[in-house]
This record gives sequence, structure tokens and C-alpha cells, in this order.
Amino acid sequence: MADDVASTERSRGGMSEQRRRRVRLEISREAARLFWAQGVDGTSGDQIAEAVGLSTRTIWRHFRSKESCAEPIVAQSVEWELATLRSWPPRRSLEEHFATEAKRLVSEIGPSEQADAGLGIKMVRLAETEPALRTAWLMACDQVERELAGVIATRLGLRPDDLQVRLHAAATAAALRVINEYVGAGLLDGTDPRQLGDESFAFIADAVRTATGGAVGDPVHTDEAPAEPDEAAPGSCGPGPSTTR
Amino acid sequence: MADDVASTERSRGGMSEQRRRRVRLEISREAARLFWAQGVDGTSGDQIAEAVGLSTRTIWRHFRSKESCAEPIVAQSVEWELATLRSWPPRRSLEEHFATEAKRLVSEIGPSEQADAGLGIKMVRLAETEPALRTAWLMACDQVERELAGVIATRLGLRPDDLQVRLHAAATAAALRVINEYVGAGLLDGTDPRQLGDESFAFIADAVRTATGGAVGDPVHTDEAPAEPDEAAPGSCGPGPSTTR
DNA sequence: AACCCGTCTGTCACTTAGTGACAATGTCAC
DNA sequence: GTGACATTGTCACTAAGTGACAGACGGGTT
Repeated sequence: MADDVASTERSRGGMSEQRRRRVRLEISREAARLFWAQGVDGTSGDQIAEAVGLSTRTIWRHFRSKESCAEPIVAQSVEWELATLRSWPPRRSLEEHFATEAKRLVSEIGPSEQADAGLGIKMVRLAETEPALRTAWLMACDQVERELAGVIATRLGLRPDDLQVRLHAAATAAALRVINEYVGAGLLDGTDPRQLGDESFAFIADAVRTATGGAVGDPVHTDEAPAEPDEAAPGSCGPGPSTTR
Repeated sequence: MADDVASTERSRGGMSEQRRRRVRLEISREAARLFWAQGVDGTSGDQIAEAVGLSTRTIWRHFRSKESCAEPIVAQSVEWELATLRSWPPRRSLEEHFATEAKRLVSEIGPSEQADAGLGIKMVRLAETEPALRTAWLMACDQVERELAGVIATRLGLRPDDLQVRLHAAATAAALRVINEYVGAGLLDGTDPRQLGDESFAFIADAVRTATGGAVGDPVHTDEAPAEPDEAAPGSCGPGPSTTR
């Protein structure tokens, strides 16, 4: 918690990169708290600035608009899914990978992360009624989509801007968004977090397979011998969901 | 062409409903034209008002924000897809329906509609770089998603707020969005519209099947005897039905 | 005709989100 | 230390958007 900025890169031109993200996150926390307590319209830039202890001008230096103040806290709430997808080894199935990563996550999470996650869920909930916030949420999902395109492209051996890849990424990201909204709503309504968490892993794996027509989800063979000639023809019949559980 | 407002409903409170939509569309046309010519930031509310021949105050009476001025023209550019999905008879396949509707559309389209469609495509293109406009585009896609939920729910015999339906709708809407962006970019780059049009129909049908894991796209049997036992269990473990709600 | 009534619109004053410009401070490199 | 650069604060300013009031249009009643 001490001001140890030693080990971080600050190659040239100030302590940016890392410190900037911390400041943005700090602002975002306060903004989200106020948004949830008083609504977006009921919260002014001056209030946010005062709450975080900075001048209003500095707030606008870090965020281009009031609503976008919520972005970091929202982005962080999907960051773990993103990181999980990013670190998905080619030779593992989605279910396996999510199961192990989820375990690791549960053991590593601290109270601060938990609070942030709660704020993120609240922002997603607010986004359902506040169009201004919906932008922030959809932007975060947009980012997920972009990252997913990279992941999927790698697994299918195609380029990230390939139309098929983009379609898969978009469908998957949309499904993830719906699941996040569903799980978030459940958590706010008091559903048992543990059960909901377990459910959500199954949901995610299932949704990814479905949204990509079964093309993404199974282990892939990197070297050669595709052995799955069905991925190019997205016909009606579903793929064999080899539950590697 | 004449001011025949007779046949239209004006059940309560003035000629609204229809006239209001015309005014909004008129504003939207000019706004889109200016946005494309000078960028969003380079266009002021006063300019839009002057271009359309109204006072600035009236613009804000019709639109809650500058960017949202683009919404009607964007919404109209996806309206035909929406209408096509909406009128999709249960017993037909998606390919059949889109093919006949596309023919009908080509014969019915006029120069005004064509101009509007061009503006819509330009707005979608602009949305890739102008975050303010991206909101309008994503909002339109959001509307598509909602309508799709209804369509899919009907075809699968489920409720529109069923999680599975929402997942299918979200994935499908996302795929449609990507196709629209792809086709729009192609049109602006000078690809032959006819060929691109034919392509897009195939894309859409294909994408809908893929995005829903094959659950949506085929004719359905309304009365009974599903004859397609694969649609209920789209993945490994069917978590959906046990909604703890 | 005059009259009323409701809606739409314009004008103007006003709040607030967001920017530009400049000065003050703080930090690193030397 | 001093100079270069980045961050922040202060203040004046533009532009988005709202509230309030008044006039215009239009249609129905007598």
C-alpha cells in the first residue's frame, strides 16, 4: 500500500501508464458510487471531483465525459473473463479452462476486488435504465468482442479480421453480455453467489459453443491434421458437444 | 403526397405519432448529411436547426442529444431486416423468406429510400470512429435484439425473457450488426451492390443459424411433434430451464 | 363569424458538461 | 542546484440541453 512505484516501468515522460490507470480507477469508483446513490443525472462533475479529491478540470482530463467515468469499473468487472479467454490454452476445452481459472480466482480475490466487482454489477444494472451508462457497458462489451476476435482467430487459424471470425466473436461477446446481465441481476436480487457462479461457468462455456455453432470450445490441434472438417460448414445440425467434464 | 392525414390514427392529443416521426426523420436526414460532411464535433445544434429550417430549441424537443439525431436514419437502415424477421412465417426457412422479401424490396424501393439507406450506411461507417455515433448504432442494434427475442421466442415456443431466447437473440443481433458493418463498408468502398446484396442474404441466413447453434432458421411445426429433438438441448448440460426465479 | 382549447413552435434566460490557456507545483535527469 | 517535462489547479469560455412564457396554427362548438 506504500507508494512503491519502483518496479514499474516509467520508461519516459512521467509515471504514466500505471499511475494513470490507478487514478482513473479511483475516480471511477467514486463516480460509480455516486451514480448508484443518486443516479447519473443527479450527479455532477463537481461532485465526483470533490469526492475523489481532485479538481473538476482534472476529471475531464482523465475522462472525456461524465458517463465514461464509469468505464474502468465496468471494464474491470469483465476483465477476469477477458483474461481467462486470453489465457485459454489451445489444447484445452473451454470447460476445463474455466473450471481451473475459477478456482484460482476465488482463492485470490480480496475485499477490494470484491467491492469493485459489486460496483461493476451495479453499473451494469443501472445501464438498463440509464442510456448514458448503457454506452459505457456496450463499450466494454465491444472491447471484449475485439479481444475475442484475437482469441478465436488463433484457435481457428484464421485472421482476426476474417468475417467468420468477426461473426463468431460478435455472437460470443453478445452472449457473454447477456449472461453478465443475467448473473448480475441475480446477484443484486439476492441469489446465492456461489450457486450463481457455478451456473455462470456452465452458461459461458455453453453459450460460446452455441454462439459459434460449435466451432469454438473444444481443444484444437495446433500442428496439423484438423480432424474437424465440420467447422467450415455451419449447417443446421449441432456439433457433438463432447462434454469433457 | 398531399397532406392527407385522414386515414392515420390521431386518437389522442394532436397529429402526433405520424407527423412527429416525419419531423424526426427530416431532422435526422440533415443531421446525418452534416455529420458525414463535417464530422459530429464539427456540427453544432444550431447548424442542424438552420439546415432543417427549425429553431434550435425545437431540435432539442425532438432529440435528447445531438448524436441521437442520427438515430432515425440509422434505425431505418435496419428496419427492412427487422420487418423481414418480423414477418417470417413459422413454416418457412430463413433462406426462402429472405429471398422472396429481398425480391419484393428491390422492386419497391424508390430514390428517396435509397438516399436514406446511403445516409444510414455512412452513419454506421462514421460510428466506427466517432464514439458518439457508435451509441446510436448500438442502440439501433439493441432494438433489433429486442425484436429478435420476440421472433425467436415465438419460433421456439418459449417466453421472450427466457435466458436461452435472450442468448440466441443477442448472438443473432450481434451477427447481423457485423454483417451490416461489413456490407456497408463494402458498399462505400465501391463493391458492386448487386453482388454484395446477394451475398448478404446468404450471410444473414447462415449467421442466424450459426449464432443460434442451429436452433433458429428452419421451418417450425406449430401444432406438435417437433421432429427436431436437437433444439431443446443446445449444449452439454442444459442449465437454462432451472431458472431459480 | 367569434371563441376556446390543445399542441407545436420560437425566444430568451439559465444550468452544466467540457475545452483552452496559463500559471504553479512536482519529479526526474544531469 | 537548474532545466525539461508532466501533472494539476484556476479561470474564462464555448456549446449542449432545459425551463418558462408567449405567440401561432388548427380544429371543433355555437
